[in-house]
Amino acid sequence: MGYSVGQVADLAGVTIRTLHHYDEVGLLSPGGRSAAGYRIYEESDLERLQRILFYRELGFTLEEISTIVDDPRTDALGHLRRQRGLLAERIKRLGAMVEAIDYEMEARTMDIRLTPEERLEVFGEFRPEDYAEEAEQRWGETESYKESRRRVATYKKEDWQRLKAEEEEVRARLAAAMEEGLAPESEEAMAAAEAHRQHISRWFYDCTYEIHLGLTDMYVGDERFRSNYDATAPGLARFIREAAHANASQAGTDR
Amino acid sequence: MGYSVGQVADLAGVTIRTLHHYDEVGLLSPGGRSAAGYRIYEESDLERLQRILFYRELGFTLEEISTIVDDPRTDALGHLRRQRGLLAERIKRLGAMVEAIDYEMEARTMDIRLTPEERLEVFGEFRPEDYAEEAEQRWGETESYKESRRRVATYKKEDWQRLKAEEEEVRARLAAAMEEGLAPESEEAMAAAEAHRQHISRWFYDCTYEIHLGLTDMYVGDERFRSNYDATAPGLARFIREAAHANASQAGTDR
DNA sequence: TCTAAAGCCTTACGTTACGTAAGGGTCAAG
DNA sequence: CTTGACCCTTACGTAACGTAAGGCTTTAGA
Repeated sequence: MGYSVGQVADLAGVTIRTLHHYDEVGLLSPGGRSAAGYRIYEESDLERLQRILFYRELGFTLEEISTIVDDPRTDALGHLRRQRGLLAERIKRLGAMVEAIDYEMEARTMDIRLTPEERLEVFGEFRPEDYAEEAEQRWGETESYKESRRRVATYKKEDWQRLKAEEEEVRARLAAAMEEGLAPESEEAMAAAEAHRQHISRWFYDCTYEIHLGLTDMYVGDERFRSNYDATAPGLARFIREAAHANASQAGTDR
Repeated sequence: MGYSVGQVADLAGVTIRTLHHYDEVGLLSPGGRSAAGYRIYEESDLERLQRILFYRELGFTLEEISTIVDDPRTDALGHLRRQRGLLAERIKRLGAMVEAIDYEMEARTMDIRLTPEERLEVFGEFRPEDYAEEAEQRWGETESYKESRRRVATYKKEDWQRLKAEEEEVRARLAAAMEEGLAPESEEAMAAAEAHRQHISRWFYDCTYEIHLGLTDMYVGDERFRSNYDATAPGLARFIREAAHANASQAGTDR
């Protein structure tokens, strides 16, 4: 036999009031009532509820949801497919936001001031395409990030100074290697690139080799980052990038 | 000169009314007013707005947001770190939902009926840990999925029958290989595993090698899937899994 | 068998985060 | 100097529940 409101509420993680509301507006009416008027939900009701909650989580209004779940052209499999597609879009958007944050963190390290236009860009239009490929590489590290976040949880102003000092040190080390005429593939350059990667990991987030590649690619691709590095020494942005690539592929091969 | 409401609204992708509202409740009051009483937003206001929108997107109430953004203990970098952490959690949750969908799609192919409890589980408690590692592998394919979805957009009941027939064929092929005493690493077994992977890709979503590994791992790990396969031939679940692994590592090495 | 806690009912007003006019100034361009 | 685009405040409307209030029902235990 069926489920009571309270049971359904517990199962689905919603309040009783919510179920009452869905009944009121006709979005989800229980299959039957007991003699005393208690709502009795059947399996099919729960199936419907699951769909409702799914679409709700994705930000649809109840009105939209009712047209979606009542659409006779969409069967169970169709719903699953649609839901999967919507989730993919949503994840993509959040990935773009992570991107934007990483970007700003980096900009901050180097005293590059972002204009409000740039900072608000991610909210403006929905252009999921833009960040797609690059973002994809980075979502992988959301897991390990949490741990690294705990490590760097509590530093303030003086730490900020040390951060800056360390960044300049790393940068100087790379510049020195370049000005000595060393190749990006040289031991010194790769070691400096590795120091750079660890610098990011220590102060910001767990910077994997893959992320490091994306980051240094940006140093070259983004005008402002490039000019900032090239101000220290012309060609430095590209040098860092290549050293990072060499370092990553070495790390990739010798395990 | 600063920005007018309309300009800010356009930049941030919100309505003017929203900005008025934020002004009303004291969440975001523009830095100044013109002689005629027009709101004039400064850069710092836009920075604040960006934070507000960020936390809003993540589901905080305006009240919560005002305590978050006004917290004097949190500086700019602190916000970035926090935002990144929140995004990571959110992505993890969506990943769990994708997991649940894939799981149900698979169950459906094999006529395994899920109980409502199982189907609602993902909404019940927030246990992001559970799905974490496995989900992580799968998010990667959100990109390619969209394309594959277009391909398989419009099939119905008779297709469903063909799907079932094809699934049984693939399964029979694997069972045959196993009963002939062939190793999972044999050409035949790997070819059958590859056929299985392509079957999933054709009917459901773009099944990469990595996803295929996760899927076949589940065939062994999940009681109901395992017993379903083992009903065809004892040990088949494990055989499929190993053939899939062999197939994936071969595909990985010969490019 | 009685009772108290736990669960359910309906009715109804409150709340959040805006949407949607209405009525009326402001400003740059033609 | 007027017209269209933009801004103001005031105020009621709405969606999706939250939060009682007042009153039956059911069930575990004395």
